[in-house]
This record gives sequence, C-alpha cells and structure tokens, in this order.
Amino acid sequence: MYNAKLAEMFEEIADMLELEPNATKFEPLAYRRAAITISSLQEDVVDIYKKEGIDGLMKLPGIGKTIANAIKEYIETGKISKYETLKAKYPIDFLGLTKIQGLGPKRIYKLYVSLGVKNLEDLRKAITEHRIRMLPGFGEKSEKELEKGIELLEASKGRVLLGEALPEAEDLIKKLLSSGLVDKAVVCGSTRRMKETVGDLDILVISEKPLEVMDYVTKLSNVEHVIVKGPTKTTVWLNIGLSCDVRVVEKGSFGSAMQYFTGSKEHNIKLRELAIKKGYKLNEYGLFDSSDKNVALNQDEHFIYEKLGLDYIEPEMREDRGEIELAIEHRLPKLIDISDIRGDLHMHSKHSDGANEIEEMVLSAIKLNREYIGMSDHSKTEHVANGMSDEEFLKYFDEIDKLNDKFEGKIRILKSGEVDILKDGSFDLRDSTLEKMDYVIGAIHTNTNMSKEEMTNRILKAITSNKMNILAHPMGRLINERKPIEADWDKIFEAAKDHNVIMEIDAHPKRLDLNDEMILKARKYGIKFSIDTDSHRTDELSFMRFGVGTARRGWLEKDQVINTLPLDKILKLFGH
DNA sequence: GCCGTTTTCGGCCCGACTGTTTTCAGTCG
Repeated sequence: MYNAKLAEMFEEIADMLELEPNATKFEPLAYRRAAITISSLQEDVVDIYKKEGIDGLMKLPGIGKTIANAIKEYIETGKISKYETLKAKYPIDFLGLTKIQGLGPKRIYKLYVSLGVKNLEDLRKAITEHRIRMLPGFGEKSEKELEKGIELLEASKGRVLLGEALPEAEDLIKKLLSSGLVDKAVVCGSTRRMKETVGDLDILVISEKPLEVMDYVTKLSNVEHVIVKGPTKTTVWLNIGLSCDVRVVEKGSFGSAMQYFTGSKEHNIKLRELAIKKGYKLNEYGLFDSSDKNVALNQDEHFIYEKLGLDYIEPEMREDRGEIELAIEHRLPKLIDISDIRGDLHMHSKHSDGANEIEEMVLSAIKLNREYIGMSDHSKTEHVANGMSDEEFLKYFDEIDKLNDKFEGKIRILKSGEVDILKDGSFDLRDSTLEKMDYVIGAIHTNTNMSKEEMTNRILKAITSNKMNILAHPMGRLINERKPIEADWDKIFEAAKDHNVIMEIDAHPKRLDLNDEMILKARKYGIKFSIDTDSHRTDELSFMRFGVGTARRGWLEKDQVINTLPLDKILKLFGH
C-alpha cells in the first residue's frame, strides 16, 4: 500500500515548494490537497492505476495530470523526480520537524540556513546551546517555545480514542456550565463528528464575559499548561495527553460558529466555496451577503445549510465524501439515531471473560430500556478468555432460560455465543450446540496473519456454511494497537448479501469495527448491520453511542441496522 | 498545480494568535 507514503511525499513537496521563490503560493496547496485525497482513500492507488491507468488517478479530487504522473512514476520506479530534485536542495526532515507546534516550512528553512538544523536531534542541540535566540526573527521566547514543543510532541500519545476524548469533553463542558460564566458550551470538531480518534478537543462557548472564561479555562485542574491564550481563543494542554481549544463567540454567531468549528476542514472549504458562488461569505461569525450583512444572525446550523441551497447535513457526515453533492440534490440518507436502538446482540459475562454475572448485565440493559439482549460468551478456542465447551454452553443456555422466566415482560435474553472461526473456516462448537442458539456470532481470533487469499477463503467458508448469522468485528483491528486482517472485502460482502450474514459494527471504542470507511463500502452491497457493544462489564453497555456514531459516519439508516427491530421481527430474521 | 451549473483563464477559505515586528509574517485549525 503506497497511499500513506505518497501522501507524506506530497506533503513534503508542498513544504519545500513554499520555500521556492518562483513557485506560486497555490502550488503547495495543490500538493497538500492531493496528499489529503490520497491519505483518505479507501482503495490502494496501485489498484486504481492498474485498473484505470492515469485517467483513473485523474478522476480523484485534487489530482490532475502532473500529480497523476508523479504517482505513476512512483509506482513504476519507486521515486518521484520532483521530490528528489527538491530534496537535494532542501535536505531537511520536514515531516518530523513540522510536527512541532509553531514550526512550519519557513522557520524550518531559516534554522537550516543559519544553524544547519536538519532534524529533531539538530534542533534539540541548537536549543541546548542557546543558538536559536541569536537568530533574526527568533528570540529567547521562540527558543523556549520550541523546547516546549518538543516536550509536547514526546508527551503526546498521538490521536486519542473517541471513547476517552468524548467523556473528557463532556466533563469540561459540565465545568464550564457550572462556572456561571457561560450561557452555552458545546463540543465541536472531530469529537462531535464522532471520528474514531481525536487529535484535539474543540469547545465552543457563548459568554458575555470572554476574558473571564479564558482565565477560568487556564486554571482548570485537568489543564497541564497553556499553549496560547487570547481574548476569545485559548488552547490548553490537558493531562490526558490531548490539547483543547476553547473559543468564545457572541450569542448571534452561535449557529455559524458551530458549523465552522465542527468541520471537517475539507467539508468547510467546500461549503465556503459554495457560499462565494452564491454571493455570500461564510465564516465563524455568520453568513454575510454582498453588503456585508449577516443573514444568519441568531440562526442555527440548519439555517446556514438551507440558505446555501442544501439539506441539513448531520455532523457525522461532514467529511467531503460526497455529502454536499447529495444535499444539493436532496438525496441525503436519513441517519439512524441512538433512540432507534432496541437491543444489544453481543456481550459477555463471567461465563467467559466478562466481569459481571448474566443477571447483572440484564439489569443494566433494563435500565437502558433495551427490549432484548443477546448473551454471547466465548467458545473454547479462546482459552485466554476462558471460552466455553459445548457442555458448558448447554448449562449457559439453562441459566438464560431461568433468567428469562424471572424477567418475563421486562426484557428477553437471547442465547448466542461468540464462536471461533477456525483456520479452515469451520466452527469450534458442535452443530447441535449452534442449533440451540437463537443466533450465532462468528469471530476470528486466531491465525490473524494469514495471507489475503487464505483469510478470504476462511471467512467465505464460514459465511457460506449458513450456520452463522453475524460476523463479529470483521476487521479484527484494535485502534492504535493491532492492524486489521487482510481480506478481499468485496467478495466477503457479496457472500454476506447472498447468505444473509450480518456485519457487526462493534461499538467498543478500541474496535469500532467495521469502521466508517468499510461501512460505506459494505452498504453498497445492500447488506445489513448489527451495532453491538461487545460489553465485558455492565457499564460498557453505554458504548452503544460510539457504535451508532460510527454507523452514522457510514451513512447508515435505521432499516439497515437489525437491532432497531422489535423482538418478534429480529427472531423472524434469525429464522425462528 | 487544480478546476469549472458564471469560467479552459484566472481564480484558489478565512480568521485568531504569537513573537518580534513598528505593521506583519508565520503558523494553526
């Protein structure tokens, strides 16, 4: 997969072009846009090139003849001559150095020319020797800022899981609201878009006392230190290893500010271009007409989209993946909502690796108003998870029967199991055991490094066996920890459609599997999904919102998700 | 360098904050 590498190279070409005196300032922009396109691509550029050649590449947004040819050159020779030429002139590690807060191409070049700084190590040395404060355009303060920047970079865990970021944001908002200084406080940015990982928190505040809010934020107990502080915008470093922007606007701008700070950047750029075409200017303060009058004063986000001729686009869809075009044509999907969820089909108990008894899970589900849950503890191959044998599953089902008697009328507990799909595509339980389940969840936990072809055949065999109803966490990845398995997903989704096998959207914040991009791919096959929490303890049943957020990012509607069905319909779906 | 429901030429999103500047360039999101 060359996508990531190519995106990095284009990013560096852009950095270097910013230093070229005779390059227009729009040329770097073009390379940055190409980098974004390629890094967010679901398909391998090599596949696109093999299938459709240069023309296929040129169909991608922001990629024209020159950049398409550069991609071709890289695929065929492993090099891009433009990159090589520039790199010979600027032998600097831009990729590493631009990661430091406050350091961009121009200042990096200054450091190179005057101090010979080429990389992070050189920079560190120059700082210790106090050589930076001597430079024109730099001072003692800049030197200290860079030192801090390196520290921050090293302390940063990179992108934080949505499951950590969202609760942290909610905590900050609670504090702000109880401060008595703010009228409104909401989370925006990628957290509001429910992106699986979050680079920083964006919090938008309405207040009559912005200066006091800024002071209040910098003094919060979870703030480690202040990165920037102005009259309306403050950036702080939180002790969970994440930075947080707090921005104050006036009441009348709340709608446009929410739109602006929710992003994504790509979505916003497109929206602002559209605004210009319609004779407006869109920014965080409002939507301004040709006489500079804010027509969106005191209006909400819906108004802005409407004024630009679009249907309202839900935050989770705002990624410039075609949603703006659909909104113009009034063809947006009506996204599933958390309130549509009636059941939760995947969870564990003390019978395998869960922390609670079945009954405790049941009580927790009742509190969440679930109509039904599915108990699905591990099967025997999962030794480390204390997986159950056929005999143990029979006892498990007996216990569920008793609990169903006890909780009749309150909730229905379905019998299932997260059954291992073995290396050869068979299951590790007897057919007679599988038949006693209301539905069967199949999962791959072992031999995850098989070749793409072997893995595909393994999964296809399980799907076509007609013994399995749901494929659990299909990609098998753990965010920031474990790579997904390799498989031919087109073949898998096609078979799933033919054999009525449901794809899971595992809502655990570490998994979110299928992820948004794969859901977008899978939905085209017309298959159904199940959003499951895969809970291992009672409090994890609340992970449902992360799964629903991911489904919404994958443009799913209510009727594409089976656990929005009432009990009788879902039993019918499983053939009962 | 890319792109077109005003355009194949002439545009290209927009504003906050910082440091070292006497009026702004660089960086960020």
